[in-house]
Amino acid sequence: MADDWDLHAVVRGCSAVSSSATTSTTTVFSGGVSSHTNPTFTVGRQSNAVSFGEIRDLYTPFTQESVVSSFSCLNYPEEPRKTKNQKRPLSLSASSGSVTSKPTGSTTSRSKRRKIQHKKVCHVAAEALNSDVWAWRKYGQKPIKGSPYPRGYYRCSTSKGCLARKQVERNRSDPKMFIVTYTAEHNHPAPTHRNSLAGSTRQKPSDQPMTTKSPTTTIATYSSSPVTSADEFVLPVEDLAVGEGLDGDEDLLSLSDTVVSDDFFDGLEEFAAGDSFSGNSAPACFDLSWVVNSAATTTGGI
DNA sequence: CGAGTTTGACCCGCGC
DNA sequence: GCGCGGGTCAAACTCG
Repeated sequence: MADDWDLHAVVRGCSAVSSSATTSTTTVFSGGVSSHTNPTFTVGRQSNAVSFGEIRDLYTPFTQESVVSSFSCLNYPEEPRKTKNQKRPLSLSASSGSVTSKPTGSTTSRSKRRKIQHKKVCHVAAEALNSDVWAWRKYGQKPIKGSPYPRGYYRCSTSKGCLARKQVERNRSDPKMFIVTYTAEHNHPAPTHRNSLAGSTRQKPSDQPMTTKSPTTTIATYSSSPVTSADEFVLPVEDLAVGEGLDGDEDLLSLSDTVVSDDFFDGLEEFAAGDSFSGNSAPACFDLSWVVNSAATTTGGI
């Protein structure tokens, strides 16, 4: 690999992200702006709860056009993926449609995948990438033509049948920013605790032979993420500056920057509707607890 | 031993 | 029809 910075850690981050995380999101749904906007749930309110505002900030972007700054996510139309051939059974060529099911369990097939995918593209700051309640498992990485940075491919490992996928690519024009593309949605609730699959990501020694880390800049690692090969997520110190001092509340901030399921949003909306932010009656439905818990789990390991 | 990462190969959509 | 480029798979490897 030409590049060294590794994406996976980026994806699965764990902590952090300060509210200052710069993220830009623009949501477009099938050529239109998604209507999934919840005015109530916008920035503005200074949450009472500790770092709640930050939490909100983190999630808000996904609720679409939130105000929060510049988090831009684009949704592309999608259709159910067709199943075509699944794995290249090395044996039978892709000729006939004799396909069997993919081992991965996903009904998705590679065919047409490119065309019909529902994607959500988000530009997030490196710091923002650190938060994610979902567990992502990297299944590939490829150098992208025209980009000095490789693109990492991740799929949700929380649930085996989950089709959620994520692609992380560093913004070529702004290395500090990452382009995260989400595909499909989680078909399961966000983990209250990171399951074994999620939290067992090992950490590789920084001198891992395979990955060559950025040679030039001083790099620091998001060691706060035991969950993933955090050390792979090397960032220039400057980037980390933001995360400095996060140790204290990183647990609380460990939120997901990934696509949040509708259920989740529903919960949020209810939550917001109840003016919960300003109040203190956090409805049980909105499992903020899992957010926190997962965060703790994430950062604290299993 | 289980789970995640790495990495090369394979497959397919798309543009020419 | 061909080639390119992107997305996915799975074997091999690493780590706890």
